[in-house]
Amino acid sequence: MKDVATAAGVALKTVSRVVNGEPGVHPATAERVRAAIDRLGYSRNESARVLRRGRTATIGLVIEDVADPFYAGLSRAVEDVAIAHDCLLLSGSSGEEPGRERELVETFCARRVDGLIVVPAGADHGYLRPELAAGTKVVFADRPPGAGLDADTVLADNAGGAGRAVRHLLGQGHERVAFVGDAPAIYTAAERHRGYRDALGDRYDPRLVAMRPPAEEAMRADLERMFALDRPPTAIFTGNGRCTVTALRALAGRKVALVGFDDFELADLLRPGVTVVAQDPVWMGRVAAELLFRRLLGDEGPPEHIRLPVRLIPRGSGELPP
Amino acid sequence: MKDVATAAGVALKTVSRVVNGEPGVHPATAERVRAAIDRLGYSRNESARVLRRGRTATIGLVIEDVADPFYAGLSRAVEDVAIAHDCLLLSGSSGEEPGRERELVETFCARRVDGLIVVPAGADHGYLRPELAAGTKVVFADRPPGAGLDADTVLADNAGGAGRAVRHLLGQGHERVAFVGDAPAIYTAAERHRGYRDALGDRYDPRLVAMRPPAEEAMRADLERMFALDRPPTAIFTGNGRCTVTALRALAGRKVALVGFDDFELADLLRPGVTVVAQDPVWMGRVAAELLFRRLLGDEGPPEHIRLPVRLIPRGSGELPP
DNA sequence: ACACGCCCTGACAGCGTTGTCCGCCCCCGT
DNA sequence: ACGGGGGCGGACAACGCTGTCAGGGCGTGT
Repeated sequence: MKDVATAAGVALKTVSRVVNGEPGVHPATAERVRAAIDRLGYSRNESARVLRRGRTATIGLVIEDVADPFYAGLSRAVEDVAIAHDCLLLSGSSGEEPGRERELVETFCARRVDGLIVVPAGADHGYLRPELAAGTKVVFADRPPGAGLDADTVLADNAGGAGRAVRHLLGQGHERVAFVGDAPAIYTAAERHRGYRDALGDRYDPRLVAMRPPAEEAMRADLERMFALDRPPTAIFTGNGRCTVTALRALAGRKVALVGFDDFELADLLRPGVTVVAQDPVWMGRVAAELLFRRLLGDEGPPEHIRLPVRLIPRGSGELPP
Repeated sequence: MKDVATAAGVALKTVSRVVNGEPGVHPATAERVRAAIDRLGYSRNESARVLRRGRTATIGLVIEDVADPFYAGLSRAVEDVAIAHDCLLLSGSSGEEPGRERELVETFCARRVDGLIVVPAGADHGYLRPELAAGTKVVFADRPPGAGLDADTVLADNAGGAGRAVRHLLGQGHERVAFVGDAPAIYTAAERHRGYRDALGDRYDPRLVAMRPPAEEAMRADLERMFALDRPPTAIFTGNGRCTVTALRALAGRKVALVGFDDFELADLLRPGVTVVAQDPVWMGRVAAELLFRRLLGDEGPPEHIRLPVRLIPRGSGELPP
């Protein structure tokens, strides 16, 4: 910038004014400055600007895995909202490891992101207190923060959606509905299991429940065990997109009704089409990001807890008779 | 940091030394400093550090759309390599708009990213020359930069893979193989078309070619037009994952052989399974990122042009007879 | 006991920008 | 012709950190 000033024969500050479109610069001077900028290929150093102004115009996003379609959609939505607010996005995948989540959050904070959107992997977010106290705004998406922290959250109606799925299957005459979900330590998995159990009432049978990270072999074994029971399941409710896909592979054509939580591409092209309880990752991302920017713009209201509805999409697999 | 120094009763510089693990600090002093840091919840301001040191430990990634599984996979791979080098990732989606691509690149450069990985949307990258001259390292992935810029590139064997797909279909006895690809302005679409044409030789018939952004209705019309020909196609080669999925919908069960470029989840669960020419987005991301970090670590060799092989995965749809 | 050297600590400048404040010049009104 | 005010341009400090260099205290060798 100093070079530009010299080249244009003006003071440093005048260049700064031109670059920032501040008023009070003679058009001819401004033109001369712009010419010098072009000639020298100058571009403002944002780091210095950030240091001086205190705002980074950057938000951080911590998700579980960008490669997962659900988080990819959420990611894109957050990015779009950020761009609309002239903000850049630093993102990182926690890979479901609490340590990694914390590292990412702390690194983002050290870079002084203006705000954070976090899909928690861990259950303890006490480490965030100093940051929150320092004014960093944080919105939790998809899962709430660990106990004791009352912060903005945007969640899907997990238990409600699970109940909806189970009642849909019961409505088709199924008496034995299994649940195949992710590890119970994961909030969404636990919530969906709760919704499942509540909807079943006294028809709930723990032998029809399998909860673990979705891997084909393990799931196949779980399913075999269930099908070997006296009264085997005639329908399955799967707890998330990955579980649904893994279950479809593990079932290998076995005739059984199925409703999955999470929509996924091609669900309509399979035969039968896969009935799902769909949540909208793009919507979730947008809502979380918009809430964050409201906070950044000064909204100091009490923490909000937004619950996004889900919807059942019948496509065939959930309408198979017992 | 000043506060920490005051609290610990030491000089600013000593705190700096402790924070950076520099030698030459008495253990007891270091301990006192660390205690003060904890007490005050201090975390180093990276912006100031960057300003002083000139390295941001951040790389930028410009892709077409994070929500596309191909780029999501690439994205995750780049992120993993970046993390391994203690770097953070700024990412943005160009949405196939050259203007947006340029904006993102320039914004990233203004933030002084150490390096960039770009999936070009535009055809002219002259605007990058000043940045390259300023020492920013850039690696192009998936598509090469516009003419006249010789830079590091990591591409898939697009034409080769397309030829492979077409020869596979010809080998099954098909004489009339259609091509349904994305807009010809997109490098990968053009290359795959080239591979398709070359493999067909004098069997090439422009009436069997449809190239445009994949949308179900338009594609259905294109296909209908082809099927209404005297000698309709008995096989289709689709130019990318999106085209494959759209074509599967548009075909609506019509019995025709199909090979798609790009693998996608559930391709094996459809009936028939979808034969694809698979490229590996994770591999591409990793290779591009590793090349970038080699450059950042001082490798000044001539630009590299890496071409990743693809592989044909037969699953049924490409083995249907004419 | 003295000088020398080592280990630790601290003062200071400067990275590139922006906010504040000051001063110049010119135009206008009286 | 002179004074005032507005429109421009410029000097300076500060943002938080790190690299350089200098200094102080203590142990060691002679």
